[in-house]
Amino acid sequence: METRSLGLLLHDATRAVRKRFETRSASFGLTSAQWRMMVHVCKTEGGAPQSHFAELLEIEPISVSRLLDRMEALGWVIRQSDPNDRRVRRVLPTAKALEAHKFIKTIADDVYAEALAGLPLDQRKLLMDALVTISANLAKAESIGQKELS
Amino acid sequence: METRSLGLLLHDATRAVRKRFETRSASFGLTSAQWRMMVHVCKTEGGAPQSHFAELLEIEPISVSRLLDRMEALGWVIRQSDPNDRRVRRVLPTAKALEAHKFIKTIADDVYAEALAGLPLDQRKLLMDALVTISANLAKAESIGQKELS
DNA sequence: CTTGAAAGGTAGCCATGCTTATTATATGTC
DNA sequence: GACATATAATAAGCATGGCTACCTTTCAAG
Repeated sequence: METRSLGLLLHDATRAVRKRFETRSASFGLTSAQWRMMVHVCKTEGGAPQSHFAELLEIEPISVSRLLDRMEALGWVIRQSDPNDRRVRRVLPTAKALEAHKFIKTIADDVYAEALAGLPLDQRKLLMDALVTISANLAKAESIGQKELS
Repeated sequence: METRSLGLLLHDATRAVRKRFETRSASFGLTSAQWRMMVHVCKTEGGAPQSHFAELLEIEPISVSRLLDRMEALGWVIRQSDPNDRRVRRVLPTAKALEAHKFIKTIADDVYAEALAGLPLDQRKLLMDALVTISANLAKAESIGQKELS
């Protein structure tokens, strides 16, 4: 009996969480990428440059730019130029975003509770730790590969 | 101290595995979606209709169609019409694909070993089981939501 | 002060995968 | 046999996110 590979299991579980979240939050019309962005934008008082969110979300600056284009068009964020550094466009949540944020957090917690149903607390902790280990192991492996090029 | 949420941890670990695989298999020029497809195509003797792979990969038929467009252009698969059912286009691996398949499997195993380094066997099993549980829990939750519409 | 590197942001192009809609073929029911 | 239904594949259009290339602005070294 062949077990499904780690890659497929991760892929499936991630997609299931994303899909479930999008179903539950359909009334807000948010995608999961927009939701991840919104969580960070709502946390930063006074706004932050787009590059800040690229680091937090670990995606490329251009992806942040495009994501914020759509979110600005949908009224979730505003972008204003920074008087101290004219390269920067500071990102701020709208009132609509701050309002929705409370509900979205509740939905996210619900989805995680649904996902982890039947798993004892100690196994939940082992799962989270294992996921962190995987990310760390592979990040290290990738960075070593970088060094070999020099 | 706030722990990162389950959704983010899954998202990160999945992306790390995908990225690492694409780095390691760069010489083949395969994306991880193409690799998943190729594994299944190489397993099916005598070929199979595209719809078969849509079920296996749990993606929409249209996504299979586009994916195979690119893989056919790159010489990984061929599609031939089925004499028994003229709606069907049977998908077959090329010799190049069968050859690469052996190496790709080794790379995948390597990546999984890298990812799970430092995790004892019992924790690996708990991780895999937990991922299956998550997918199953959320699939059940989604299907219940469907029923409520009737 | 000038010059060159670094940083913030964007444009074009591509891969993946979704939703909705369309075409062609098969198949079951009357 | 005729018609409704189901199935296989594709098309159009969108969101996400990657890569390379580019422009503007800042900042540090000389």
